[in-house]
Amino acid sequence: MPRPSEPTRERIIQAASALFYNEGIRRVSVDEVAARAGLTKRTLYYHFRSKDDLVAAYLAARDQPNLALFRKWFAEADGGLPTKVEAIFRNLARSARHPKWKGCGFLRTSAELANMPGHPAIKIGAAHKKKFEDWLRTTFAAEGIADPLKLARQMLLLLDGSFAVVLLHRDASYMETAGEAARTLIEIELAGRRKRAGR
Amino acid sequence: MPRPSEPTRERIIQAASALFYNEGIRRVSVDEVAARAGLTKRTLYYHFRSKDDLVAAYLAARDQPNLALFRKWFAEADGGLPTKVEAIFRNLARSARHPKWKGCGFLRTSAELANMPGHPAIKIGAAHKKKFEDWLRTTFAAEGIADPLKLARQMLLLLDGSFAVVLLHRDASYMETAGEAARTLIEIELAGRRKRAGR
DNA sequence: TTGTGTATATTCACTGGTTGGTATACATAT
DNA sequence: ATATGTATACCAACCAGTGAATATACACAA
Repeated sequence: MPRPSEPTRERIIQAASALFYNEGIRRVSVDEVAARAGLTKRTLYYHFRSKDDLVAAYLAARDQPNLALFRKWFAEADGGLPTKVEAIFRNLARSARHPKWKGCGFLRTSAELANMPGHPAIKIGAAHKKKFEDWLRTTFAAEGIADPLKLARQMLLLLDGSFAVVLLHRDASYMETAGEAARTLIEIELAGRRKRAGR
Repeated sequence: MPRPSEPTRERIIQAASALFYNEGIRRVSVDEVAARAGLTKRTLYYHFRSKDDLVAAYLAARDQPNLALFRKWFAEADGGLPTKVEAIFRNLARSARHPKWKGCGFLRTSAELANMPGHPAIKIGAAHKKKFEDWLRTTFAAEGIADPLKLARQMLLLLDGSFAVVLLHRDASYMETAGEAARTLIEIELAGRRKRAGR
């Protein structure tokens, strides 16, 4: 049975994702991941050098799909910029109401591994959030926002804040409150743009 | 040596605080806590029924001091409401620049124990954040803000968002961005109040 | 003052189970 | 025959929690 290889690696990551996200990194043993993937620990260690590598791979696999989802929610929403950003929070609220939802895997991992600042998984999480911020900044800049970086970071703060608060209180309505705050902040900036354009 | 008792319990909590906050909950063993407190694990288990209880006690001990600090920063700041709230974020940024800073203990614990929704430590964390929200809501209400709860929650979202983002990126400047956003949102609400008062 | 009982506080030694990681051998495809 | 992939069995360390014994302080009685 030596053939699978690439699919095997993928299967391991899928098993790791489900377990790490649902139970936490340190709570889940390598044996458990291997068992869920339907193979032995030794095989897993053939495909990944260490548990740390596996954790990093788990987050790396979530990077693009996650960003794509945000872009999709943004693109599909009708209306102006504030409405399109607010749509992200609204869709997120819907996700967060699912019982299996347990916050943002990137943030939870960085919280759990906060004592290992250089951990590869934390780097991947930081890069992920930076990509999201960059996407927002570019989008805002295209709309003529005066300080697109500031606004993008404010959105990021509201987004990650809602991840944290909703996880703690198990009350997804905070996500809609965050969306409303995001809308308000964007409208302020848009008003500033209009004012400058009118001179 | 049977006398200490209360001081002993306190010493255990202090040892647990340092270890749990710096290394994480599941990373730290009960033996380590006991060793740091200068006693045997068995003695620790005389004062606390389980590790879960100890974790809860660790957070409970941080509840009041933490809130008191926020109130102090708010009270000591000169200026109007927006400035006083912004002062909280400014002071937090200063704390976050210390190398030993590792985010909000309440949020990190809730992230690490997200797979145990009923865990006593999570309840304490939720209560802590609720107290903070209540304090802000009361403060805003006394200033005549029209929707003090909404504004308080927006502040909470920015605060916890900055905890999460700063922990991930190790860049405390996000905290000042959050303070600026907080100021903006408060000023909007104050403008609304003035408008209504002018009728 | 001295002896004694008792609740409180603490220690030593232990258990049953888990953990990340590995040495070695074996199977398959080319 | 060689590189790739998988399995069995194992290790040394660690971990939450416990059983049994013991030490101390203090209340009370003689």
